[in-house]
Amino acid sequence: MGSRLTIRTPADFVLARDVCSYGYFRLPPDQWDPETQTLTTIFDLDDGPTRLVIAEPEPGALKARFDRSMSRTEQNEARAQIARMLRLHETEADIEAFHTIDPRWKPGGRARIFRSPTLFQDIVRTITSCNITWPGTVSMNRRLCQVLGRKGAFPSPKRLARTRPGTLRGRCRVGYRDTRLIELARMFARNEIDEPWLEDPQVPDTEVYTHLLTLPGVGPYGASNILQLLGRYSRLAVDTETVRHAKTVLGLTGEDPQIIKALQKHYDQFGAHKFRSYWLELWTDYESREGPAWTWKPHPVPKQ
DNA sequence: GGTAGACCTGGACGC
DNA sequence: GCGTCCAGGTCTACC
Repeated sequence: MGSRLTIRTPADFVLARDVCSYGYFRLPPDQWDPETQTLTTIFDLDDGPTRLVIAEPEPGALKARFDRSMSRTEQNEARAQIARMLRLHETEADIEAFHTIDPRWKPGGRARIFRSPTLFQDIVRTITSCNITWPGTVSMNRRLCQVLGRKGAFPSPKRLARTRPGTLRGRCRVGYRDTRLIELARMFARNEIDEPWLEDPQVPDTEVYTHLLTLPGVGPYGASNILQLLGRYSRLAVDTETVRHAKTVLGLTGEDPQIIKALQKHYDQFGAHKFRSYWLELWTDYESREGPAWTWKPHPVPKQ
């Protein structure tokens, strides 16, 4: 008999909307089931990996069902990871502040952007989304979980830190990212990444951004994206999709550097929330073409 | 400070 | 089936 947890959520929280708000909800080991409207994932906890299913049978509370029993310590660990993924710490006041500056999202209640259960996983996912198309990102993350993760969980920093570059390159197909991912994992394994400092609201975003740029495999796009994953929305993560959005949706014209300048100016009106405004615009554009994200089927698993 | 080219994978395309 | 081309950010060398 596995453990079950009940997790209270802020009044404005909606599982389907708030999970299916960023591409990571489709990256292994995470999987959204559009039929049952549940999120399945695998956590690698102190006493080993566990598969869990998160459902929202009624507003205001989530039910998490695990495939094994867990100690009280592990239950607390799992609660913290679920809260991180779903950004449950963002209060109604936080959301209201965003909706005041950008009222377009108030009627639908959108604001929370899905992320990973750990910062390490968020950074690896960011690095594996750089310089590659989305199917490649999905493939790399699937292989990382299959090859290195315990029972399909996302690999821990310790496990990745002691992996050989040849294994990462040959079996996980991460290419030139191999040594950068291993070095990053070593930094986490040696506790050289000061997460409380990165999340401290007293620390300015620019300082955190400058620090993130020093991490292996992290450049301007990656650092900006990790900032938003840390809950700091004051900077745009500009990639080719951003430029495409600027041209096709916002109607900006000119050479790419000019477009990016105009884009930054356009989103200045949203101040500390500019990434959220940008991202929800982009996401809404995807949904206008593909349908609501909570109806999207999981990516098919390719035959080996 | 700005720029060019290498780094890899996987998909599209032509033969 | 094979070869070629291209897209995608980061990093380093060079000016």
